[in-house]
Amino acid sequence: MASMKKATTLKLNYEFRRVYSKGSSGVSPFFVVYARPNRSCRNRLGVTVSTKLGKAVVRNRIRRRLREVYRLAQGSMKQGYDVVLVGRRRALAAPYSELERAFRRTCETLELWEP
RNA sequence: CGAGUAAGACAGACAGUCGCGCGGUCGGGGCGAAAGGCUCGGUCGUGAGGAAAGUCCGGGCUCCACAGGGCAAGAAUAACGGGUAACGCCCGCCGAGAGCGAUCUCAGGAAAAGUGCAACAGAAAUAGACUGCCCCGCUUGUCGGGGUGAUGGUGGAAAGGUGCGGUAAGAGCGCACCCGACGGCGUGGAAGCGUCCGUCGCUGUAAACUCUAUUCGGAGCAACACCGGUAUGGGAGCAAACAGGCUUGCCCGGCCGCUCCCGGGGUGGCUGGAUCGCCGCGGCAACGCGGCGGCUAGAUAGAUGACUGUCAAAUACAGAACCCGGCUUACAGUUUUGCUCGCACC
RNA sequence: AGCGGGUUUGUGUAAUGGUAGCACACCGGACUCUGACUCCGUUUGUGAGGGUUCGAAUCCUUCACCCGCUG
Repeated sequence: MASMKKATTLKLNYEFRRVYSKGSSGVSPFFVVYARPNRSCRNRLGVTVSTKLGKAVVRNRIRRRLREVYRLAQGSMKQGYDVVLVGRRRALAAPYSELERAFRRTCETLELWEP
């Protein structure tokens, strides 16, 4: 199981911008997934939660749930990708199992899921 | 028991599995002469609030200016006394208002320094005279001169109020009671209060200008200090690695996205402080003094999450970003104490 | 994080503390065989709460929302 330390996260604006413009995307009611191959052998995650979704507490909660979904699913994903999760409002109140199922289905359409 | 009022407390807990920030410690890897720091993992400790929010006030801290303070301008505040580092905050008290009451609310100085404004209505808006009432004059009538503010209606406000006397009619013109202002006396630390005495009867508005008193230099941790000395750094737009440019003309090989703008990066500052808890003393209180004990976040794209179980239920408002003291606003539910009113019983 | 500005019918915009106005739009009517144009008329209102004042869009205050600036 890979860790969630700093080296495995996207930070800078140009990294996000590159994933948005060059990567492939998949949509679910709770979030949007962008993915793009990078040159390393491990995955990197970036999470975007816009100010439009709510105040600080709401944004923090959406971001933490999305990271938890990614963390638990990471072991069964293909490696070597930059992944960006964009939160949507319904990720706040949805049951956690729904989020997990939606993430798995979206990754399968993007061919990120390790068979 | 019900209704109310004031002051507080808590802000899900526990267990298990996985996971995150910071600090300590142990071990592995590799750099280095060493000191040291980098990376990976284990383990232990610790990890958001009563409002962390809004950014409405006041400070600390840092830099700039002045280094002697003052004036002007501008801004803020406003009964009185106290508390505080300071405040526009808090406490006490006075006055006014609301409530049966406990209690609550109030930008609550000066309108007799001056200026301004008061629409419409109304005769009249801070001063004159529509209808009335009364007197006088004669040309006797839709007349002229004078007195009056008691009457009518208007207005938020009409020249202290009520009654009696008085008068041609009237009027604080006089008297009694009441209301208010100022001065004296008494009382209180002061604002103030008073069945006392004297003088007087003055529209409202200063959250209109203004006057009086007091306070205020400016910017803000993205402040500031240190390290280091251009790494093809950061931002925006465009393009998409198959193209194009540079390296001597060509090939091989090597290097590089293009244009514009900016000047960057790291570390410290960073959390031990007008600190918190308990006890004692002083004070009506806010608060102060002393003793003992504790150290309870410090991130830098930004750490608290997920699942399961139990507790009746628990997703209330809401997330630290240099730090404090207040104010304001949001808030499910649980709970403590004092007091008031009503009903019943003893 | 620190600052600055704003909010008036559906839209754009006026208004000394004293009846909230104008243009376009909507709706209704007239004109027309019908529609457009044109003419006439009606409705729709000061972001929310509290205060000062006789009286508040305006003055004061507490909030909400929107826009902009620095980085």
